[in-house]
Amino acid sequence: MERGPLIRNASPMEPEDWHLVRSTPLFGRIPKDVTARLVGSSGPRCYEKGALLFQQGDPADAFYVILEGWVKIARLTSEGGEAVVGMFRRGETFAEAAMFLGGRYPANAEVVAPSRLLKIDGENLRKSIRENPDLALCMLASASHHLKFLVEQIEQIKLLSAPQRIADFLIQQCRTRRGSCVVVLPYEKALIANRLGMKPESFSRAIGRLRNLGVSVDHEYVSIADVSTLVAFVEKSEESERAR
Amino acid sequence: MERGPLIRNASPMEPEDWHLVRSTPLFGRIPKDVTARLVGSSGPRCYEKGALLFQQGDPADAFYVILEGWVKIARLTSEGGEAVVGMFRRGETFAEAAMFLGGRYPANAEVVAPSRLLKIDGENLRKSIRENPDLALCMLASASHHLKFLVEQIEQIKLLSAPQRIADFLIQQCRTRRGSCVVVLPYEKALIANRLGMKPESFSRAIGRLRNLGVSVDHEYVSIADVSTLVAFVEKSEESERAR
DNA sequence: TTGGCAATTTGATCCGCGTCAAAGTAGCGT
DNA sequence: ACGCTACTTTGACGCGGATCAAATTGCCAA
Repeated sequence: MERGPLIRNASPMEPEDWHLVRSTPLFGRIPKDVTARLVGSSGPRCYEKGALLFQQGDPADAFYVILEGWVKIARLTSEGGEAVVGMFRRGETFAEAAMFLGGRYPANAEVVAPSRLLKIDGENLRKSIRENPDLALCMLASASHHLKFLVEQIEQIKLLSAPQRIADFLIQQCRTRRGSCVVVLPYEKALIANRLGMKPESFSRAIGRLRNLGVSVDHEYVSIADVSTLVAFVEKSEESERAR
Repeated sequence: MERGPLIRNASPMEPEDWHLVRSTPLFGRIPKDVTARLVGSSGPRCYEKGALLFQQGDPADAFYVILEGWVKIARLTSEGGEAVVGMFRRGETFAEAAMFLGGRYPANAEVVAPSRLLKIDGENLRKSIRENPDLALCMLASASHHLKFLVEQIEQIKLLSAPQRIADFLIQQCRTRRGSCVVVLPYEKALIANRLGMKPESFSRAIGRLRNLGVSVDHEYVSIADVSTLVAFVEKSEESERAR
């Protein structure tokens, strides 16, 4: 079913893999033996950058847990336009919602960094839910999480300027909400740009305009003089004048 | 808990109400007695336009079925900006996913037309899920449905122009995909505009530019000469020149 | 080191949409 | 019919981000 090149099959689950799986909202409160049954016989698989996990229109018969790497979810239009709908990383699950539609994936999934993924079979899962309904409650919580994320993303695109969206993104990357901080951009700038709903050129210019808010960029390292300045900048659109 | 003015409380469930409830994806495949238990003792309630069902940040302890009317889901920012995130109508359910966030609603819910709503208690629901796991599968499917919708909305805002978004909206309103058609705008134009991520002025101008694609507007009635023309217009952004 | 390639930056220009303002309209109660 | 109000439309104008193009940088392999 996989289309992309596959580096290695069926490596065994390491202890830290189990730990990671149990840290996801989906499996966090599920008994370990149930989780093990869901993962099933097929272990994690390795993929290299560029691998396509599924394409929009494919039957949605599984979802994934990322043990390592990055996966991009995007929709393609007939003219070749692409809209990145989500970026998922180590410790996150994706496509679990699509699976329950009983139908087809609404978007493409592409590996954008060397990754190790766990594939969870849908039929298997449905059977397990009938045996352990609490599993369903955890999964519902997970779906809600994504829903909230999407709602926030819509809000962002609709009412924040490009520099504000970048500032918001940076804030999310660093743990703290005040003081200085250096964040490492998690993936290519063009990808971040797309995810924030803008072109790479606009991203470059916009992050440049954050300089007088104490943001300086050196390749993938972004140092922030005071995170609270950025927070204030995102909150109040009037302050956007300061960035000019 | 309701903030808005309430016209009438606890009217009885009519037979057609039951039919409507059972037509929702959530309750469609659920045994009738389970549904009845969920609906519980509290019957439908009537609300008038402007009533607030809940606000973002409120504890999410219930979701709703719309028996009649329209409900707007929107996020507010600190400066008073508003982003409409969803519009729900007769026969639809909303906030069922948010309920599982383990806490709070991520957005506001406002009645925008005289409505009759069924409120489903969250605690009650969780209990029922444990008894009937198939209910969970239905809810997961339903949540997924909303997720897909939001994903599509993000795509729309990101890569469609204002006239294209309106065209897409009109296509969704009429059943057919080709031939002529007259659609009745379901609610105020300003609301549609917000839902499509634009200002009322832009909506007015943009729908005007669809005239040479065979779209004419008379108050809330929009007649479309050939729906397939609009479909083509949304598909190919190159054709946007034709609308100028 | 050199050449080539991909990612990023910078510059110039264009156009869509937002903003502000004003002029229609329809609906509605008096 | 009148005037009030809310909604919609139209106009003028400016800004933000897209687009096209070219320069720059970093990276890797020959």
